[in-house]
Amino acid sequence: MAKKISLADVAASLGLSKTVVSMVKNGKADSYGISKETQRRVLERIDEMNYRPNALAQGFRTGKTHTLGLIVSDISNGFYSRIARKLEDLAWQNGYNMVICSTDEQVEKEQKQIEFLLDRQIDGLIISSSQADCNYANKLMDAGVPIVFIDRTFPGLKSPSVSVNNEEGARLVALHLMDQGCTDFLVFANSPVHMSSMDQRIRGFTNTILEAGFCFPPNRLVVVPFSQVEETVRNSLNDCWQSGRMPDAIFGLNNVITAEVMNQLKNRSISIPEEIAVISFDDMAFFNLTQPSVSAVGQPIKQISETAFQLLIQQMNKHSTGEAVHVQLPVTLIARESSLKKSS
Amino acid sequence: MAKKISLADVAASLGLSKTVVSMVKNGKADSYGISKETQRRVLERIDEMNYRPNALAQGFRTGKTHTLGLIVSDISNGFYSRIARKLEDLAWQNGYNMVICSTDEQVEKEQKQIEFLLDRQIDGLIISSSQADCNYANKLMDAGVPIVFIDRTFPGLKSPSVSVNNEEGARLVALHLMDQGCTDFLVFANSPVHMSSMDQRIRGFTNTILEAGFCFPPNRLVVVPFSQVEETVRNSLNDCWQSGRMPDAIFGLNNVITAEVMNQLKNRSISIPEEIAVISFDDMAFFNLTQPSVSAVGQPIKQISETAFQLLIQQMNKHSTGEAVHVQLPVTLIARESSLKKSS
DNA sequence: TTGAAAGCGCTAACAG
DNA sequence: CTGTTAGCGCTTTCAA
Repeated sequence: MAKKISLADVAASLGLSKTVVSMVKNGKADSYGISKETQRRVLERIDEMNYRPNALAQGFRTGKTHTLGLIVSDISNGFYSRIARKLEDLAWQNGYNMVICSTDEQVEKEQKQIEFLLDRQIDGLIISSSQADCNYANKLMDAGVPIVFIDRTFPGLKSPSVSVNNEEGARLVALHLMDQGCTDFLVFANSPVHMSSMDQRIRGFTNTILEAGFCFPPNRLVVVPFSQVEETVRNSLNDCWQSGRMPDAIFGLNNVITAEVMNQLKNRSISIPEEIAVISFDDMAFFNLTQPSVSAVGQPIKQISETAFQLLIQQMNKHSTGEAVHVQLPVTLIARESSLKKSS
Repeated sequence: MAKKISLADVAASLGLSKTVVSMVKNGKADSYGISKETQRRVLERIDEMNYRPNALAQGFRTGKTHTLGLIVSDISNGFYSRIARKLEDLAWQNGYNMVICSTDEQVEKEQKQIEFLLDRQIDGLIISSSQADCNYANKLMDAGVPIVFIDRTFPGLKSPSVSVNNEEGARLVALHLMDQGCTDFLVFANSPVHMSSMDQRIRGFTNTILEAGFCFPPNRLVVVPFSQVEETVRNSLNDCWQSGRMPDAIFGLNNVITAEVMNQLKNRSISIPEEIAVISFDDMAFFNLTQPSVSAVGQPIKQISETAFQLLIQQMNKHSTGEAVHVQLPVTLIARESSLKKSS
């Protein structure tokens, strides 16, 4: 590797001190009263020598790395990859890089990743956490780590969070399905169900149908382990089949699960929505391409990302973080073919 | 922020020198002959004080950051997000973090991102580059940056690369479509077409049909700008319609474009494959869920990622990089409903 | 078996 | 207007 040029090299080649070069480079020349002529010479030489500051040394010295961390359960999940993309754009526009980590919903892995990132002195962290409560989260907050929680939040959380109105979204789904004449519901949640997103979706849905006088026995809520989506959905449908009680509506609590449900119903030649209506939390572009197209609760990806980024920047700027803001964004029900039993 | 504990703090609290603590921490205690007793005390205290080394300082000192860079055109594209996920896993298993950047196929942005990453002293780089030739790439190689090119490669490239047999994949598509009785082909490539992936797919396809005696006028190759997929596809289909010459087969050269083609044909109520057969380069899970299901050339994501990672590690270990390896992995044609005109 | 000290490249008081 | 200097936290040579 061709020896890297350091600030000292530039300074030496000009017969100036590192200070001057540093100041010029960082745009502080004027405020320190460096002569225009010197500035010009320095800038010119920096260019000539193709000098690039060592960001590591800079970060080491200043404590700022201009790097942000993003932790999600799975970056290959379309929902998170779209959020990641939005955040990455915002970060880039603001001179930041983004380190992305996938947890597979494993609490331990998540903690290790957080520590790993903190060791690297990242300036801030955006996280979709799988933790069971806010203890660990609040420890981070107390330690002064700028952090924003997305997608999932916790009661008692001291850090800001951005999530959507899961309960309302699930309520809309319940109302919609009942409106379509459905009476026997099967819900697939992804584990761990202690996550606020899941918990709220489950509650919003069950409360609504219970209030309407329908029953919802425990075995109608299937918890799908992160890495066993296919098996779990298959077994569950088999169970229903064997017990002679297929549902007339299935609610998939995230896009991956719903896609798998569609896949398996298709394999079994079960007609959707006639025999079973299907609806998803999380909308995906391809839900519009399937046959039938898949109804879904859409989340405002752009807003989620922008809000989270803004909240993070705020925290990074002023150390004094007062009351934590908990933003809850609205969702929209997109009724497509998979849930429309009646031609309305 | 509670004051961070440094190595010096640990050393001081034990009345030992930083040297000893450092050695123990890094597992070099035995080879330096530190007594077992001291080792125990140090380890214990490190734990007690909850000491975490500052990775920035470490990296600054050693030149190793244990961070890798990944540059792709768009992390929210399922193809790249799956590769990213695989690479991230491999990185994590080996004690590395991964910084991900999206270029939107913009050469300038790509170069800036590379420089940004190099400034940060990343240990290695995996890149799906949009460059027109290998000049810039080889400069990096000459500068000693461990780097592996994926997805796209260049003639004359000095760095290792991992790509797939695009030409063969496209040839299979051509043969398949002709076998289905198609005679009038429309190809959507994404720009810039100088990219090896696009170039090879185009060549593989056109050569095969030309050899078979079909013609392929220039206007049957539509170049789709990265950020104008929808408009371009729409306009192109409109043109065909108006000129009274709709194709009987469409080949989408990546998954995003093909999805959009499916979407628009569906909107126009054109029957697939009867009126127009559709096939894609890049397979996606949801291609199996659409109606009709979408035929595609599948790429071995896992192998691509693993090979690239391995090649990168190799480079990072031994500075002497001899001949560059150019791995070309096989692809498979997955014929689904969208391209099967004959019931075979 | 352990310690002292130099130095990675940079920034920021402080001095002139 | 510009230079000197100290030091961020860590590793590593050399010395004891």
